[in-house]
Amino acid sequence: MGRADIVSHSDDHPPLAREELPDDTAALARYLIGKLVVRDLPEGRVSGRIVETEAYVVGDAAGHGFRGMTPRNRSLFLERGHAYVYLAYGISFMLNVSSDTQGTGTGVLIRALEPLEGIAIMRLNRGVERLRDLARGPGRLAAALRIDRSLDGLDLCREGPLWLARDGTETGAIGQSIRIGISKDAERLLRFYLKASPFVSGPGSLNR
DNA sequence: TATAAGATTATCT
DNA sequence: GATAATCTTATAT
Repeated sequence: MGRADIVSHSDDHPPLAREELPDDTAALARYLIGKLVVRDLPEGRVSGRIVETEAYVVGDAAGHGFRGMTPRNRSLFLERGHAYVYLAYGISFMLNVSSDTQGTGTGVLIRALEPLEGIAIMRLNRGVERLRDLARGPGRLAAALRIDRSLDGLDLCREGPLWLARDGTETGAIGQSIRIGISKDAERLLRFYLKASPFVSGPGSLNR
């Protein structure tokens, strides 16, 4: 309490400007490593540092936009910096950032966060205690931040219920690998992760 | 209308 | 390491 009640919300984490987001989808996926995802909930603010992403690019058979726009994936075709949220395996919501120009069905999947603010809220949302398990994995981070389809299409370059922001700290070395959990176009090196982070899911993470 | 696949996770051995 | 859970979506019939 105390300080958190005094600090102005709007000045804490100014949103990333759309103009600073790289046009190229793979470049955006790399750029987002070390940035913040901020979620405002009725109980308070939840945020985390992005430590793992995947790019789904033009001509990518693994991408949801590959076969054109559908009712589910239409947000992928928005101008870069918008949320595309979908339900995977009937279980887990996935948070993506739309990329490239309007009309291009590409985006970046946010795969893992290092929890920063609102960790008590994340624990309640997830039903687990272990810090490392709160947001390690795309479905887990969506649950921790209570992200669902109601946020689909949201502009992440504006402060609101969910947005992207800069972090003051330095970003460490970034690793690159094949993507996780796909079968088509599986050989492309479009996964990016913070090498030094124990909050990365899959290969590359520490303390496994 | 039917069917198979899916950008996952939790739980088991 | 293997598998069940769970349900929406896309595609075919």
